[in-house]
Amino acid sequence: MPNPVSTSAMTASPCPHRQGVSCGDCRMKALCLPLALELDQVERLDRIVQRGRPFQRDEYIYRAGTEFRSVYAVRSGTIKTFSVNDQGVEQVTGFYLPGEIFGMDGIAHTNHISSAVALETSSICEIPFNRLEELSLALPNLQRHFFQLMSREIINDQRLVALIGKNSAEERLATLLLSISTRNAQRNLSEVRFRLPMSRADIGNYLGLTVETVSRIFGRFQKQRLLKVDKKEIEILDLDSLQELANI
Amino acid sequence: MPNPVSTSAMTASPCPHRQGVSCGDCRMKALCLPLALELDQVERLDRIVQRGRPFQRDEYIYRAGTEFRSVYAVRSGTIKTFSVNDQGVEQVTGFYLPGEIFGMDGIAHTNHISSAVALETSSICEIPFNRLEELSLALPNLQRHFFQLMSREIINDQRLVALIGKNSAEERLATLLLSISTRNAQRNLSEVRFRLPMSRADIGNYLGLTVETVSRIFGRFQKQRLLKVDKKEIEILDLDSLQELANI
DNA sequence: CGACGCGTTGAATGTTGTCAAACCGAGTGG
DNA sequence: CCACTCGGTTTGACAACATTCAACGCGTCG
Repeated sequence: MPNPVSTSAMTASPCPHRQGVSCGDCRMKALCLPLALELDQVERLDRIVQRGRPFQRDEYIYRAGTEFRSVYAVRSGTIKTFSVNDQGVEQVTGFYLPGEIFGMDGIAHTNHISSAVALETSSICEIPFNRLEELSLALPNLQRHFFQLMSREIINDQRLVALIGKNSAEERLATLLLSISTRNAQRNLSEVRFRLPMSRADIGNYLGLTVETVSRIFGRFQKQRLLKVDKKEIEILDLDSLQELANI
Repeated sequence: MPNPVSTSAMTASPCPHRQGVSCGDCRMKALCLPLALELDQVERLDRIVQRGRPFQRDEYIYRAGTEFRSVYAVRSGTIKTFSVNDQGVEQVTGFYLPGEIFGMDGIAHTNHISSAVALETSSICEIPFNRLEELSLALPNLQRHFFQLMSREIINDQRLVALIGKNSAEERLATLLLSISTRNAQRNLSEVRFRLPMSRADIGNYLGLTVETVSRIFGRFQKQRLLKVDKKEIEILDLDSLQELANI
């Protein structure tokens, strides 16, 4: 197999990056599509969705400064979004797993203000935004769905603000690990064993911490028998304690 | 005049909190309405907007846990939005000035997860969300406008994450002051003299700082002749240096 | 093999938080 | 009219957590 697929994504089904899967057949449809959408409505949405070949690690989905055309859904893999300020400092704004939508921050402007790269081999569904807008005028459920998706994005960002503004480094990392854990569980993957496709630097950047701090806390969590860490492979040994640490 | 109006809001026009002003006549329409909307379309929007009596200081516009029905536009005054986590810790999520829309984080759920209170006497336009949805199906410009408004909210939150995660206390406070300054300028108010209607605690909460730190930095800024601070009244003495501090 | 990216570890520094006390102005009641 | 309280703010001393700077280990790739 040419593509190094994350172990936690291993299933009996064929390659998770395969193309030609319609929305109706997609394993992730429950996550990114509105439940209320009728079959024929799903088909209409399906017709505007564009599915290309998978993106390889470090490939850009879109770049800051380029024209905004579409929002995107992750079919497989993991996407990192980030922006770079005037001084060239990068800010990671999100990690997106299969079934999640990204690129909605581009809607406000004609050009992207952030970029998106694949952290591992990833399949992406591109949804041209002007066609989505048109379709939303005809399908009230779809319009509502996108309002709700964007609202959820706002809530997520607000939670991140609270996390970074009020919590210690340990609490922040514990919370991120648990977020990925539960999102994995939603995807029928293990919630205690998974691979973190992003670097320590990305994690630190996202959480408002330095690489060194992230590394030290991984060490601490291991010493406390909360985690087993082998490079990017994570095993949560004590979910309860980790949740307590994250105030959940 | 029974309502203590903020000095910076003083104009020759009648009381800024007066009711009965339609969207078409509202001084803030350029800020909250889509420019592309035709006159008759503005009227249709106007018909669903509900304008009640002004809210007094500390009055709630909506409370976490109550049913989500509407989003809101500030006509006059200032609104603070915040959520409270399981441990009872408050997180201020935003300060909203005239012409700005708040409450969009409620769209994702049937009940509000955050609350909104008036920081001073404020007039609010309530926009019932289900009627807004209906109207958006008929007015493509309006649909687009709300997608863009929500996208802007996402961008704002991402910027706040970057500010709190990467910048020092001084940089954070300088950035907030400049944000309010420029937003005042957009409203034809002074960008160097204004009143901060929120407490030091609210400012610190919003910026991920303690009250003490906020107070100390106000002191430092005064000593450096960047600001003149008299309780809540702020005068920016050195806009350039402040912008440099905020990396702008 | 050596260079490089990435991650880990150590020691020192410093910014911000914590705790405590005092201040100030507004409002209240004697 | 004064003393009092109360919330919000300021100031100080100290501690702590995270950053900074530096070095090193490890695996990969040219």
